[in-house]
Amino acid sequence: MPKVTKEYINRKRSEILEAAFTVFQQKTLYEMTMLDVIKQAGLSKGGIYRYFSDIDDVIIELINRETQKKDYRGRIEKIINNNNDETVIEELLCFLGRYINETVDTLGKIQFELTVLIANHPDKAKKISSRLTEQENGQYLIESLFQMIIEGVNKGEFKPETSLEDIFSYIRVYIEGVVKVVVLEKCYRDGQNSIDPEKMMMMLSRTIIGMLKQ
Amino acid sequence: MPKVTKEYINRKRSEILEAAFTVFQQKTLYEMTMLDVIKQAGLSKGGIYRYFSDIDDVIIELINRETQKKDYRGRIEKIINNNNDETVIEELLCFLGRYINETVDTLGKIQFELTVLIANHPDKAKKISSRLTEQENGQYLIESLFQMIIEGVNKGEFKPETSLEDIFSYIRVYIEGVVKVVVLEKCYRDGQNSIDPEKMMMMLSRTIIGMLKQ
Amino acid sequence: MPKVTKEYINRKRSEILEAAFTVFQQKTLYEMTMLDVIKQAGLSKGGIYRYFSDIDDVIIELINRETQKKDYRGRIEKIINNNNDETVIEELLCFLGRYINETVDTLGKIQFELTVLIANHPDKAKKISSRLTEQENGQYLIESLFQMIIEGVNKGEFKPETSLEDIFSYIRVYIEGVVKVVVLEKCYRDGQNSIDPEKMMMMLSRTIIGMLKQ
Amino acid sequence: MPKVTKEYINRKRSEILEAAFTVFQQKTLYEMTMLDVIKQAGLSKGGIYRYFSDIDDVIIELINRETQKKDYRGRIEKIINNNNDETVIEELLCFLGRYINETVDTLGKIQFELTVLIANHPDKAKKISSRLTEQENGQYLIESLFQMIIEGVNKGEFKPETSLEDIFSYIRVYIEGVVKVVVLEKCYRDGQNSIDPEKMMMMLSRTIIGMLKQ
DNA sequence: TATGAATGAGGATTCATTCAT
DNA sequence: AATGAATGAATCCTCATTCAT
Repeated sequence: MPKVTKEYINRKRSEILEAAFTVFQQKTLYEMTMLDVIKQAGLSKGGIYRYFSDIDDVIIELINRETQKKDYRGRIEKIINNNNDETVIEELLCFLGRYINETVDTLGKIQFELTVLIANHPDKAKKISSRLTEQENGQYLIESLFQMIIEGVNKGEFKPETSLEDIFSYIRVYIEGVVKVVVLEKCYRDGQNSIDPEKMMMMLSRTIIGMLKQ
Repeated sequence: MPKVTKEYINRKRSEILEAAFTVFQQKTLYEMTMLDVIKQAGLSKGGIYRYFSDIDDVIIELINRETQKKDYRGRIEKIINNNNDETVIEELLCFLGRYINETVDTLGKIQFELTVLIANHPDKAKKISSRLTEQENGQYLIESLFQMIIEGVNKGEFKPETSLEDIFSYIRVYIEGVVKVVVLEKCYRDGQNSIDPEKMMMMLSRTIIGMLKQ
Repeated sequence: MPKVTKEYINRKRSEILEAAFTVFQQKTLYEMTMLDVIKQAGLSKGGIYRYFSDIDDVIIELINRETQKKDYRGRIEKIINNNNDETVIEELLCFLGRYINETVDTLGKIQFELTVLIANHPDKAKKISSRLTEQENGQYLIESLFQMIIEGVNKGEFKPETSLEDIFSYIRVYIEGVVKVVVLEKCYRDGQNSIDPEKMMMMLSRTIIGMLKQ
Repeated sequence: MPKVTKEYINRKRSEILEAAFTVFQQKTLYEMTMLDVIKQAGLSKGGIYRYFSDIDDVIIELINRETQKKDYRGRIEKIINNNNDETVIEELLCFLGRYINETVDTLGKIQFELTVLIANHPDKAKKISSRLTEQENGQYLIESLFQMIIEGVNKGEFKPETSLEDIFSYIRVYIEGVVKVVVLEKCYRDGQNSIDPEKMMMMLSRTIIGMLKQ
């Protein structure tokens, strides 16, 4: 029988991830080194390798943990259920704005830097993506939103002139832009908040409804 | 080799930048090392230091060169002069779409990674920014666009209900999003072109005109 | 290797210093490089940095070690206690002669080259000086000698016509000369011993006593 | 026929040596690099090699030039001729004191650093020594002094109890000490003149006469 | 299991010297 | 004769990772 319980291992992994998170607040994902984590965690140099095979492993788990931490799925579903097709778009995007605002330091920064990391290491990309356990709430929200719109169209409530595909692209692109700008402003520059994600999302909401309602 | 013409030096620098560019196509700006460039350029280890003092120097010149290569300023001005306030927005954004499409591989990737580089190294940021000679065409176009809109408002042709500040933020955010998504798709993934920047810009154009014209 | 005893570390450091010493016998203090020591010690390139942060660190410890190795302080004090004012000068200087003779290869060479190193690098000078733990025996002896002379004068046993300051300068200068000449002969030339430091010190002794006794 | 006159070559060499001298005032002999001299002289990198084969060559010529510049030989001879055996020792050493004082910045520094240079590179030692054209005045003075003493002994004016060999060693050692201390104080430290070479030589003079006269 | 010593690859940079022009 | 570009050896240093204990 193993001397060390599953519990022990999990606790240890958790401690290491906590340390990794601290490092992440001072460095970018792709600048983080094993040594950084080791030092922060107060581990021995070789010790970490029993829990994580390399820095990517640490990063993946870090992302998974942070993603799981904030589970807004319930709230998203509540919004969807409590609104009709007309107001749900506004409510969802408004919620997304708040969500971005709240999680920019963690998920926003992660998403942004993960993009960079993946972008430059196609080999790592697969490895990483395949091991992300949870869909990020934002992604979930967007998927839901798209679903709502499709249903609205099917029900005849929306009669967009533009193709849905293009509208979806529009939404995606805009949201990517908001996240990028907010991350840059909040995480890297000196906190000069020139952009309010909630307001930005409200504006998007109006545009989209305009597109759908004609 | 003896006294050598200015031309020779320039050619050599140019060759090195060419090599650096090749490296840049396989790595990020912040992953590029002197050694990468040396190897790619087929130089001796010490040789490069006659032309560039360090990797930042290489990067700066690389950016400047790529920026200068594509000078669309004349065309931007032509668009501005040949259009009335109504059509200029559409024309400019349409042109921006084409511009993004044409320059993602270089300027897009550079802009994207430079953001990251600067974001994470405030010390380098100053050094680099201060030596960038040209304003990037996209920035120039956007500034011009904003100027046109302000003039349109002053002339009473546009009567936006939303504040100009918010509209500008909307535009900026959207464009950032387009660039980001296109860069990711074209530069890092396997060329699956799901998004057409020109079409995306056309959509933005319609939205903006809607906001301004009420 | 795992957790290792303090002893192991000390032994390792000691081995490295031993290697550094071997290098020192073939090079000057200021010509010694990390690589020299690494090669001589049979270490891997990165390995040495666990024990010494840079070459200065090595040099400092080397000096401290060599200085501590030869602790004649007890013998110096015995000489002082077992002699009257008259004979102590002769005994001390005679001992200094022997001391110089015995330690030229190490302390003499070190002292000589340290002088050069410090003289030319005021920045390093502070760093190094501040970490030298022991006063070199020779310095200690000289200080003691001066003290004896001062006491002899106070007790009225010595009545020098020349000022003490000048006599001390005379002694200092002469000893510097002896060290220099002996170091040059023993360490750098092919061992042609034309000068015997003991005899030279005996001569100094007679001169000094002459100056003091009038 | 050569396009370039002997004169031209000499002038050029002279200019280079002038530059080397400037460098020497800021660095030690053994720290001087070809590049230092090249930069100071405003030469092209390869150009210097037509005039000097390497840095040692430069150094040797620099020393020769500086040695020749100060030719006190005449004055030394005048002292010898104008004094009897008794006063000549005092006069010569007194003059040596002044000489050291005057030339410490150049010849003193050179002598000191040459010692170090030679000391550590026995291979260079021969090469250098064999090419020094002039005996340095100090050496000449000392040789003359020894000659005077020998003659004085032969004439029966001096009756030393100590062997001449030892007395000569004593003198040599003392003078080496004075030069060393003065160079260190004047050239490397902040000019705190605690030692006056003339006074130190006067003291030596008295000692020596004491040894010879009994 | 844990430790941390050891390894060695990788990157930056400087400088003496050669040699084509 | 002069130039200065090119070379490559030498040095310093950091880090991920392995593995003996």
